[in-house]
Amino acid sequence: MAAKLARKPRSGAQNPASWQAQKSASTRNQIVEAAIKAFVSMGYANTTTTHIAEEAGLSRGAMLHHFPSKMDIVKAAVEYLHAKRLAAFQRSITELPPEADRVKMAVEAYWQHVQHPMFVAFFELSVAARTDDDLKAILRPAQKEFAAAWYKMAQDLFPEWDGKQEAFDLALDLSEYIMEGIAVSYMTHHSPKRVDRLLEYLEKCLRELLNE
Amino acid sequence: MAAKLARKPRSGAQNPASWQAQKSASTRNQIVEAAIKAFVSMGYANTTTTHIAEEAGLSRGAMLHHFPSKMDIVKAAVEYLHAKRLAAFQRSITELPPEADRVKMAVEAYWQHVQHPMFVAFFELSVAARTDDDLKAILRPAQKEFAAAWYKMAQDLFPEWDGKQEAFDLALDLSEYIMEGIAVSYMTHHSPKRVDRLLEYLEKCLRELLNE
DNA sequence: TGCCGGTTTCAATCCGCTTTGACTTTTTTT
DNA sequence: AAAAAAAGTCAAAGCGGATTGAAACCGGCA
Repeated sequence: MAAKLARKPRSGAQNPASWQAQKSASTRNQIVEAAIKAFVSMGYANTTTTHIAEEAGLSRGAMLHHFPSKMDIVKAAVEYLHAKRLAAFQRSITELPPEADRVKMAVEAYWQHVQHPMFVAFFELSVAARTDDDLKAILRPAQKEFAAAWYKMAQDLFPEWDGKQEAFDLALDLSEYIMEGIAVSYMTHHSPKRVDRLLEYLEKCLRELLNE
Repeated sequence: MAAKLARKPRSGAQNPASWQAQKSASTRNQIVEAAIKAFVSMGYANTTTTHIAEEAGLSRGAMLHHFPSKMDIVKAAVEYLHAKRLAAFQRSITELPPEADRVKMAVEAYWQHVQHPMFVAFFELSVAARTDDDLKAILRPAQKEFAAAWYKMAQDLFPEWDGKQEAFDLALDLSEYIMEGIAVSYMTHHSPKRVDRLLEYLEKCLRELLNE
């Protein structure tokens, strides 16, 4: 991510104003990524601005210049996560060959997704938001938007379910809750149960729902 | 200490030592319940000893007499939760009439369970434990024990699945992850999707797994 | 080419607030 | 009167946020 473009005046090759803006944006990105990393590694509640600054390789004062308060960092992190999650999903789906076993692929893609650190970060924020109204106000819109985009993506991926709204919704809910339930269980209790068998079973259910 | 318990047969009918012990136990209970309530209402991370003391109706100093440190309260709370959850489960299952639709009842019982504040409290602790080794050390044994007891309870409730280990495990995993996935979703995103339909579908799956 | 005014970036320090747990005092019980 | 329980007090530590001042960088000008 934007590898260190510190001090490179470069005799006039660059647009003057945009160079600083670019560096600033790069720094902001570093900060946001450091924050997300901290959420994953030490939990949202234990993440201090000092930690984030250290992780980002900045001084606290420098960071406070880019983000006046902690909540500003969180807000940026939420937007960043939101964009990245959506993009990752889109990618893993649009890359599928049209003749692929889309049920299997979709299940695998989702499974990969909920195992990704970004999902852990979002989960940390979600849990914290339950008892933090400020955070909730930031997170809710992003969640809603994500859910809507996800739904639309699923519709595009499985156009043949177009006339079966009920079965489609059920299949989506089923997938979502099973996946997230396992993922959460993995994160917290860390009980690696018979996941493969369960995912296979989910696939079977989805196919049945499709063919009914 | 106080090697000699000079037994003074007081005119009162009460055992002298046990009375204080009883009062002390009652106070400890109040504190633990206040702590759990606080975990639910403001989250584990935001729960301070001051909050707990206020909720319990004690002074902080008084509380610190019963539990020297915060972790001691947490430890007691975990044990309390563990015992209560198991007991509640046991009750809701042993109360079933033998000719009842046990699949339906079991699903409903679990659904009730994951909606209970006690599950929320345990969830809060679980999430916090992911990034808190002290808490993890306290919570893990209780979780393991709970899982084992739950499994045994399910075996007793469905003896006819005795010879179908694989299907039985799959059914249990499926139930657990779906339920907890929905419950977590309820807590965090608060998206009351088509839960009833999903639970009905889960029932259908369980019956199929049974009859295969 | 090389120096200058203004702006952006960053480091260090300080302040106010909260939480914690040890310590001290008061009240109750036996 | 003695012991236990409860209540009150307090200092240390950690947090977030503000301030101050320095360093680096830009375009411009000789």
